[in-house]
Amino acid sequence: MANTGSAQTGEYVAGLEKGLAVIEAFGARHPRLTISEAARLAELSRASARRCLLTLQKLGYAEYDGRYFRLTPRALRLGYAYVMSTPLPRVVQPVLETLSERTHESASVAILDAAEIVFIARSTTRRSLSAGIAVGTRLSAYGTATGRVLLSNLTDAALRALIRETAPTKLTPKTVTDTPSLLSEIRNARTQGYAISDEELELGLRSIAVPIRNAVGDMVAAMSLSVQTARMGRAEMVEQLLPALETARRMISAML
Amino acid sequence: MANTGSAQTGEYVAGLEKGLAVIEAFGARHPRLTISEAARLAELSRASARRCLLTLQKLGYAEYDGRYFRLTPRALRLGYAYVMSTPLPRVVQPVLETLSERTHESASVAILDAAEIVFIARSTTRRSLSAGIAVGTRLSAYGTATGRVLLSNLTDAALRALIRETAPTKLTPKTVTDTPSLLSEIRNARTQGYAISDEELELGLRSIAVPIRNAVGDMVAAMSLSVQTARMGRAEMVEQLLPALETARRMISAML
DNA sequence: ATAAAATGTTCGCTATTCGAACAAACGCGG
DNA sequence: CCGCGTTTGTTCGAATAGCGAACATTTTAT
Repeated sequence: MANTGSAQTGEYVAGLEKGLAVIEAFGARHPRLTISEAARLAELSRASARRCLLTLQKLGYAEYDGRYFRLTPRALRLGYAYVMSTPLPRVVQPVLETLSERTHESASVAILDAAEIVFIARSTTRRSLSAGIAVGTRLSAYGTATGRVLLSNLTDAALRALIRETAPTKLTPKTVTDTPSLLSEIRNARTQGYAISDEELELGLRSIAVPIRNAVGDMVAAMSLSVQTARMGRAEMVEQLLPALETARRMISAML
Repeated sequence: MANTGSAQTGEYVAGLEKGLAVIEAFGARHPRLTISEAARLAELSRASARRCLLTLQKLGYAEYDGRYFRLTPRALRLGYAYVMSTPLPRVVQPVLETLSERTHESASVAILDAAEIVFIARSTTRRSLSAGIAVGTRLSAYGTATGRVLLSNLTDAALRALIRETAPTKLTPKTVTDTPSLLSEIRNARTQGYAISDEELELGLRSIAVPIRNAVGDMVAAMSLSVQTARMGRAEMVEQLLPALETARRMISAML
């Protein structure tokens, strides 16, 4: 088989690549997979997919009922190997709770993974909008305040490539999707230090986000507050919520 | 190399096993790893560990600074392949928020992974104890109410084996660690449908948990409320919080 | 500065993993 | 219900990916 991953022979494990592709084939649309389905989604031969699935089953990451494979909770260890190796979720959680309680709005922290943001911590109050967003939820970066902040950390060249690959579509009639406007929004985030998404993700939802930086100044996450548009205007949100976010992010940066 | 995982040849991918062992070697104690450290923790040769780490780097799951490897946010996809393939976190989050707000206590849902519980959803109020527990946090099952509920789903034989392997130690002076007492607590959870941990995980912390079952009656998670011992006695907790938990778990079961 | 220990890298060899071919199961039309 | 085509799952001879012992390099200790 062709050596797909390394310029030099002997520095790559093709079976690992295939197995990880099979794991990633599982998801909301595919909570369970047959051998053929896994092969198709992971772009492997059925024989390869079968060996990977049987290996995952032997190791306890998947279970098999004779036809379908499902991932088991042990698979959480793989994702949480990352989470556990960074202090961020534990550090930010209490700060988010304070922030959410004080502002009476939903507070979140997310990181960038390719063209998506992934929520790693969240706090809501009873009156605030949960919107079914839980830790682990992924959203396209381009339509969210958080995503724009995170994307502002990329070079323009990387941004252009990502936008091209993503081919943004309108999530609401207000979603900005054309490249020059998106680049402009992201550049604004870069210069003013915060970003806003105004009903671009969901009608009635307005968000503001700021970057979270570590001790050496690298952006490691973004933190946001979200409000219902009926409760707060855009200017008010900047005036009232941005200071709270900046206080919170200073607390967090001090702990990283 | 010995075929370690399958009775028949040709049904196992040793490289996948090794790569997953390397991923799991990362964690709170090991946020970054050298080739030798990864080899030692994953019980592999340095050459094997090196190939796995380079493969993870090529695929975007890890980064390398010339000496140390670190996992990247892409590794989250592996854990969330499981989370995304089960609706539980999204379903329970709003219910937990209501439960937490109504009872003024911390509410959590966790699942069992071997001898540990993993928190998959959580809600706290300002007045409640956060205790640094975020989604993804793992605790030994034996010392927690949630763990006892989840363990009650195992057979006595499986329980004995697990307790033997775990070799429970006292987390506080009140932690139950001897096997007959532990088995008794877990059997109580089985018969009465709830479990309590009374300052066994942490002095000053008292918890009560109930099982969450799916439509066919299989236990899929456990949900708990935690209080400060100064605020509520054990009997009061059963009287006041158990009904709220049972209402919440019926709501959840109706959605699964 | 030197030696020992630890860590990282190489490459000949062989056992693992490949996928084409075959076997088994399923679905559909008559 | 049967036959045929399609889809899915399994096998095994062959090719090569991945192995680890040996070596190279770096780090640590004296």
